[in-house]
Amino acid sequence: MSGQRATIQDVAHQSGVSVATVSRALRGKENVADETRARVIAVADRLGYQPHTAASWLASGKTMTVGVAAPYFDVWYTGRVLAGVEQVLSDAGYDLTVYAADTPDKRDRFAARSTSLQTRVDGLLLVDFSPDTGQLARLEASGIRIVAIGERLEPFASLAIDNISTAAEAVGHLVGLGHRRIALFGTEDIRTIGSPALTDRRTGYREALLGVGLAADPGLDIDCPLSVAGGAAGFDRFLRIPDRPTAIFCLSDETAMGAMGRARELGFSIPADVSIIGFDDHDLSESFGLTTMCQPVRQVGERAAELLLASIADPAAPCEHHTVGVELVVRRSTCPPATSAEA
Amino acid sequence: MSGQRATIQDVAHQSGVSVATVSRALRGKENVADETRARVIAVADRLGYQPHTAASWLASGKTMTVGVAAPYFDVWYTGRVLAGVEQVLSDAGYDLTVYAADTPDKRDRFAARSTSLQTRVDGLLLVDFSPDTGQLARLEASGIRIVAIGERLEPFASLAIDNISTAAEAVGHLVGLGHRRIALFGTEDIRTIGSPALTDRRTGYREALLGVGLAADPGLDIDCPLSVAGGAAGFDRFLRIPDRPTAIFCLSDETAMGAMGRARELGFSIPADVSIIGFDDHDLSESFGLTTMCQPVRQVGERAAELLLASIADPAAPCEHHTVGVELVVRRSTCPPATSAEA
DNA sequence: CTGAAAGCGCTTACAG
DNA sequence: CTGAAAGCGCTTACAG
Repeated sequence: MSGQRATIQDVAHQSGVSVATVSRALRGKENVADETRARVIAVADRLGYQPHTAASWLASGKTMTVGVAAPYFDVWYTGRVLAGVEQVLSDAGYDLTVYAADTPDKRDRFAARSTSLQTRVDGLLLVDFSPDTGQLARLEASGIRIVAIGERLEPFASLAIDNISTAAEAVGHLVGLGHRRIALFGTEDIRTIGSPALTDRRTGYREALLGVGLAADPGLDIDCPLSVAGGAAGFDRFLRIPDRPTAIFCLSDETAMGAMGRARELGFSIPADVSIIGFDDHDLSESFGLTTMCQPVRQVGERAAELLLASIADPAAPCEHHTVGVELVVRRSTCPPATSAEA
Repeated sequence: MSGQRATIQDVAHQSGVSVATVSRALRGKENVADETRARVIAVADRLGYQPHTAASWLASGKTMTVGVAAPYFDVWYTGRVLAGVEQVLSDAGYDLTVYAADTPDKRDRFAARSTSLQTRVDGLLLVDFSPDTGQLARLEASGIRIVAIGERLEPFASLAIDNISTAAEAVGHLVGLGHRRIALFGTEDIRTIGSPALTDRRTGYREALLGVGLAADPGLDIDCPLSVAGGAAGFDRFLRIPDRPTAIFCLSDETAMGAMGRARELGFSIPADVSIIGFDDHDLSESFGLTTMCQPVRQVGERAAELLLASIADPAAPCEHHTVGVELVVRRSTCPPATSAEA
C-alpha cells in the first residue's frame, strides 16, 4: 500500500532465497521444494508483489499479448469478432491490444511498425486488412505470427466465409422468388478501397444473375457507404432508378436496415413494394424481419484466436485457409414481386 | 529482412557513435549535431531498426499504452466508446489494450492485477466498472492514473450522464403525452449486478411518476436483460400484465428495438397500441423510428481519453466529475394513449 | 555535442 | 533443489 512497488529482490530477501528461486517458485516451475515455494508465495502475497511487465517481457521474450488490427470498432461486425477473440485469449491468459486500421494511412503506419510490434505482441490478428504488396512484405519480414480474418492471405493462416457463393445464394433466393431487376446497395468501399470481401460479394451477385441469363446492369448499383445512414441515403437514390427494381441486395445488414427504415418512413411497405435481403444476420435483423445470410461472426473470432494460439505454441503449425459456413435465414422482408405471374 | 532484428548496438556501430547518441538522435532529443542525427537516422532506416518495446518500457518507465476495461465489446455502447477513445489515443501516439470486465469474477481478477498493470499501462479507463470496496482499494493502491466512464468514482476523474434526470425526462415525455401506466423494461442487471447507472435510471422513472402523483407499481417492472433478445422476451411478458400499460420505457435502445420488433411480429402497431421510448440513440434507432434520449457516446469516449491524457501529462491535474448532456429525440414510437381524452 | 556506465527488473542456462 | 551471473536492449543522469 505504501509508495514503492515490491520487486523480486524484496521477495528474495524476505524469503531468504535468491531471486532465481523466487522466479521459479512464483511461476510454478519445477525443481522447487514445496516448503520453499509456499514460503515464497506467502511473502509475495504479503508484499503484494507482481512482476514488472517490461522486465518479464525483456527477459523472457514473451509478451502474453496479442494484437488485433481491425477497421472501426463501432461497427457491429468488428465488435462481435472482438468479443469472440477476447474470450478465447483471456481464457488462455493473453492480453489484447487493438489497432484501428480503418484508413489506408493507418494501415500503412501499422505495417511500418511491424518490427517493433514483433517485440510488443506474440501474434497478430488481421481483420479485413487487405494489405497491399508493400504492407504485406513488411508484415512478412517482421516474423510475427499472423492469422487473417475475412480473407485468404498467404503465407498466413486465414479464416473467411466464401463471399462469392454466399452472395450468389442471397441473390439466388430473390431470383427464385421471381425477381429479375435487383439493385445492389453498398458498393462504395469497392470503389474507394477495393475491399476484396465486398468485391467478391458483387461478383456473386453478378454470377447469380448470369446463372439465369441476366447481365448485371451497372445502373442498379447504389454506390453508398456500408452503414445504416448509407442504406437510408441509398434508398432515396434507388427511388430515382427508371423502371424501378423489385428487390434489393444489400452488402450488409446495417445497410439493409437503413434502407428499410427509410422506406417505411416514406410510406413504402416491405416486402410488398420491394423485397430486401441483407448480409450478416445482425442482432437486430430478427427484429426488423430482415431476410439475410447468417455468418457466425463471433465464432469466427474465436476460431481465429485459437488458430493464432496454436501457431504461437507451435511455430510449425500449418498455415491453411479455413472456410466458414453461412446460411440463408428467411424472414419477412422478401416475397415474390408484385408483378410476378406466380405469387 | 534477414533473420535477426537490428539492435541499437548495430545502429551505433554502423554509425560510428555510441548507443546513447543513437537513442537521443532517434527520439528527437536535443543536443545532437544535425549531421550526426541525419547519419544515425539513415543507418537506422537501412537496418530497419525499431526499438525493442520491452527494453524501452523498462528503461523509461513509460509504456505509451492505455488500458480500457469495459463490459462486453459487442454491445453498441462499448463499441462507440472504444471508437472515440481509440481515435484520441492513437492521435497522441498511444496504444490501447482492452480488458473485458463483464462478470464480477473478471472484474475481480482485473483489480487483483493492478500492481502489475501499473507497469503495463500508463493509465486506465474504466467503463461502467462499478468496483466494490475491495476492488476500489486495489485500484487506488496501484497508483495508476484512472478515469471512470459512466459513473462518478472518487477519488478518480470521471465522466457520465445524469441518469436520474435523463430517465425522468424520458418518462416525463410519456407522462406529458397523457400516459399514466408506464412499464419499465430491462431491470435484470439492477437485480443481478446492481448496476448503478441502471438503478439511477429506474430512480428517475419513479421520480417522474411521483412528480405527477403516481406511485411506481412494481408489477410494471419487466425484469429482462438489456438486449434485443431481452426486449423481445420482455414484450411477451408485458402482454400478460393485467390492465395493460399504454407505454413502455426501455432502459436501452436495444431493448426497445427488441420489444418493437416482437410487437410488430405479433401484429401490434407502435405507437397506436403502445408507445415505446428508449435510452441511448443507437445507430438504428432512427430507422426504427424510436423516440429516445440521445447521449453522445463517442464524444464521451473522446473526452475521457483526453482527461486521461491530461492526467498522465500532469499528475497534479484535478480529479473532477464531469456531467455530459443528453437530449430527447422524438420520433414515431410515441404518441398520446388511445384512451386519453386529449389527442 | 558525445560517450562510458549504471540501472531498469526480470529469466535462464550453468554449476553445484 | 538452489544460487551466482550473464544477459535481455534500451534510457538517463553524469562527465567531459
